[in-house]
Amino acid sequence: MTTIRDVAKRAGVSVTAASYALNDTGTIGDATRKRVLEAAEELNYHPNAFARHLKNRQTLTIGVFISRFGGSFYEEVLEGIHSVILDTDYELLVCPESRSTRRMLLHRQVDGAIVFDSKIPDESILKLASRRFPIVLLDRALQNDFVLPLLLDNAQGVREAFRHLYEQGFHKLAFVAGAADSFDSAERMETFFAEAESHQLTVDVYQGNFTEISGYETAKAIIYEHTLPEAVFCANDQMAIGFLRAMREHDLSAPKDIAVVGFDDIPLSRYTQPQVSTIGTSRFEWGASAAHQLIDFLENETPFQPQRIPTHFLPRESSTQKQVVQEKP
Amino acid sequence: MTTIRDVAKRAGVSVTAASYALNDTGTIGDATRKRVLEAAEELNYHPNAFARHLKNRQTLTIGVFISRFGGSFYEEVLEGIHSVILDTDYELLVCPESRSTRRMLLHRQVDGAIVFDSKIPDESILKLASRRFPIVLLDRALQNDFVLPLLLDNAQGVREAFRHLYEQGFHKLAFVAGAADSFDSAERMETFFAEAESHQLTVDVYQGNFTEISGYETAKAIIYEHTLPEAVFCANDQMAIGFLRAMREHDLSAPKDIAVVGFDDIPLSRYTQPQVSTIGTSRFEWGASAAHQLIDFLENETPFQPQRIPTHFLPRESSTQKQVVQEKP
DNA sequence: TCAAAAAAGTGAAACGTTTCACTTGATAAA
DNA sequence: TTTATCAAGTGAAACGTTTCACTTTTTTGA
Repeated sequence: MTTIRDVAKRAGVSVTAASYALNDTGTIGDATRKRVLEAAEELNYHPNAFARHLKNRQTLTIGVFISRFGGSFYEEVLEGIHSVILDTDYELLVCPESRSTRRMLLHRQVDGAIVFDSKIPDESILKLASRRFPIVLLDRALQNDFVLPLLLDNAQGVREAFRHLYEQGFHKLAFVAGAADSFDSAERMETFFAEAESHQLTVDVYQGNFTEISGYETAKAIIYEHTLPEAVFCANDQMAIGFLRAMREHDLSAPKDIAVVGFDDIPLSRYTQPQVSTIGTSRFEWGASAAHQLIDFLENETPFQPQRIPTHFLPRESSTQKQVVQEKP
Repeated sequence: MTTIRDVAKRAGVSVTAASYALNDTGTIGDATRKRVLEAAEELNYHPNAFARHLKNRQTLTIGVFISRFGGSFYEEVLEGIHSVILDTDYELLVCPESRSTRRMLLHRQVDGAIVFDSKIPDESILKLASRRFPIVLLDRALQNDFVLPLLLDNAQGVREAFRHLYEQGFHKLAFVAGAADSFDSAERMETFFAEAESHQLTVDVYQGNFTEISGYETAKAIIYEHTLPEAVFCANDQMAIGFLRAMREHDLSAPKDIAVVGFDDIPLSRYTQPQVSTIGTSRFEWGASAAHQLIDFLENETPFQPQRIPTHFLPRESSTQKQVVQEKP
């Protein structure tokens, strides 16, 4: 490994001069600078990031902590984050969950974090966050000066979906919840309940866990009960898709026998048969927003602006009677 | 930030003793060790990763360099990598393409790399790789003692697909290539050509770029020509899906008018109408293999074992005449 | 022409670890 | 009792940067 010392020697200057030349800081003559840069080139020199970070107490890196890669859900969020980072001096690191995640966070290997992993406990977040280490949360409603929750406006989309179901006369309702520790699932359920209540309706609840199979199994369970609901709201699309699969196996069809609504608008949702009514949001914008606020905080100490990411209901075949709403795949 | 110095002071021992106690190295008495660990706990001490790495010249981290997050293609590969890393002491960092990628690579912030980003030039790879910095390549056939290509066995799948088409009597063939700089596209094309040649057939080639739209437009172009091919092989599924979309718009149906085959077996491919015949592979295993070999090299200097990831043809509706092969979605 | 100011460059400390070479005191062996 | 061995612990150097405080040289302005 060639160090700045080697470069300095080759250029015949002090280490300081070499550092100044390489970083374009300090005061250094043009001739010297050139000589240093040439030497660096010739020696194929690249500064040791660790030494630099150790000295600077800054990494110019932001970390994204997700629980796993799968689910095709994070993808667009990550792309949004990436798109913002590309225009800055920052680098982007994505770290999937594991004991090492905590280590990374704790060891301050990044200047700030975007967290999308509900397995990281609230206390950790609160303990870690500081002016020097701001954190943006995409998965829970926790907040202080250095912790910014950036959440979906679940209520908006759910209300639209409820109205859509209600106005078509679906009044016997069920709700399939997602993972028990999920903030989003809880909020979606709350809203759905509140709406139902204000229309003097009740809702049967089933506990799922966001997977396709849990939707499938919930549907089976419901079908084996004596009375079917008229409409079921699943806390995400994967469960809705599983639900529909089970219905198909029992020769039930949506929306004729049960209307089905999901959440997320994953790509698949418009390719199934029937297409899944769902609630969409711009995940790309979501990620971009998060990155934006984080960078702004880091660079200019711009205070965090809590904000909700808009969502909107997308009526499709699985919950729409009569004239079929056909979207081109 | 609390440092090891603070911990040592609080425990009333030297910095060395503290370090030994914390890392379980050196010789240190039980009583002292306990005192140090307590002090660390009380002060909420976490070692500074940069200082440590600087000293150790080791990061216990492997980096994955991809061009972008989108495409739902990397996802499973990443999961495979992750699954292996979880069982080791290593951490996983994923870094999307940008000027910073090069920086990261160059600055040795990781102990080894898995590269899936054809924008990184061959020379960079060769220049960087060394016993101390092994690199696994998922996107090109470059090799030496410290550079391991782990590629799909494109030939295998393509041959199966060719046979499937040939035996059904599709003898007028076309090939839609992917991005011009893609190794995989080139290899798929080569194999397809070789097969055709050995059966005294010729193939019309069209240049696509792996996107859905390029498949769509190629189809348009072909349809406007006077004679349609009997079968078209697209270098990936997205193009095949685009191709089918264009066919539908012209009231052509697969395989009746043109049989269509893709590559990759992306989730969507079995949800389209008709379902896309394609060539599948276990991307999860692919990632796992890469991680495995890299870790093995790092820990035990186990020499790299070049190997091809098996692929297999999956006949589906878009290329199968008569009895329809129906897979459950 | 001379003092003052600016430009160009230097040496050494510091960032927070780990670890080598060493000291101290106790225990065991002769 | 003396010496050798061992366990427990210490001080300081080293990792590769950046930057502060300083020196030397050149330029400027009167």
